[in-house]
Amino acid sequence: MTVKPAPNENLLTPSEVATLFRVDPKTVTRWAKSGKLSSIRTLGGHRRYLESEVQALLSGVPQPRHAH
Amino acid sequence: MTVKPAPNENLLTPSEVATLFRVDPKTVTRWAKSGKLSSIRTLGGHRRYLESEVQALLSGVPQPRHAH
DNA sequence: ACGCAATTGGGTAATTCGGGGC
DNA sequence: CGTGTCCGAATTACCCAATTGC
Repeated sequence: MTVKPAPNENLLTPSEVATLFRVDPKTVTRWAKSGKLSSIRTLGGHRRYLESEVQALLSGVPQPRHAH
Repeated sequence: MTVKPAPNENLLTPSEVATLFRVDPKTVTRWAKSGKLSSIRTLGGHRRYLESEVQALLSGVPQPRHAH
């Protein structure tokens, strides 16, 4: 059987991420804008976030960041 | 090597596309109506979408647009 | 021919976007 | 510097009944 790289990533809406972090959805948008959080865009421009990334951040797992 | 456009393309149903973008199937229909997403029609009027186009859009790759 | 999930269409709430200011 | 809030405009989600797919 083929080893599938799981192209199917669960996505979260801005409000869902905001609820998880207990912040305003606008704040989540700022995180995305500043590159702290990666995001997918709908064809209408609305953002969707990777559940795995959000979960990792919630778990306190440091995300890969640019060495500075 | 030549870049060959695949003649027979895998087709996705509205709900499948909706799941990939984390939106409502009706929203995908709206994208098709507005020309943001190309679609094939069944003989009964139901829409089918090109998997390659959907994947490209998910990847953030801008689709080739018709020059006018 | 029948059943059932999915899709279609319209209409109306709820979110989200972007910018600006505190 | 980061966050919450206000605003208008745009996008998306949920409601219905009828049609289509398999």
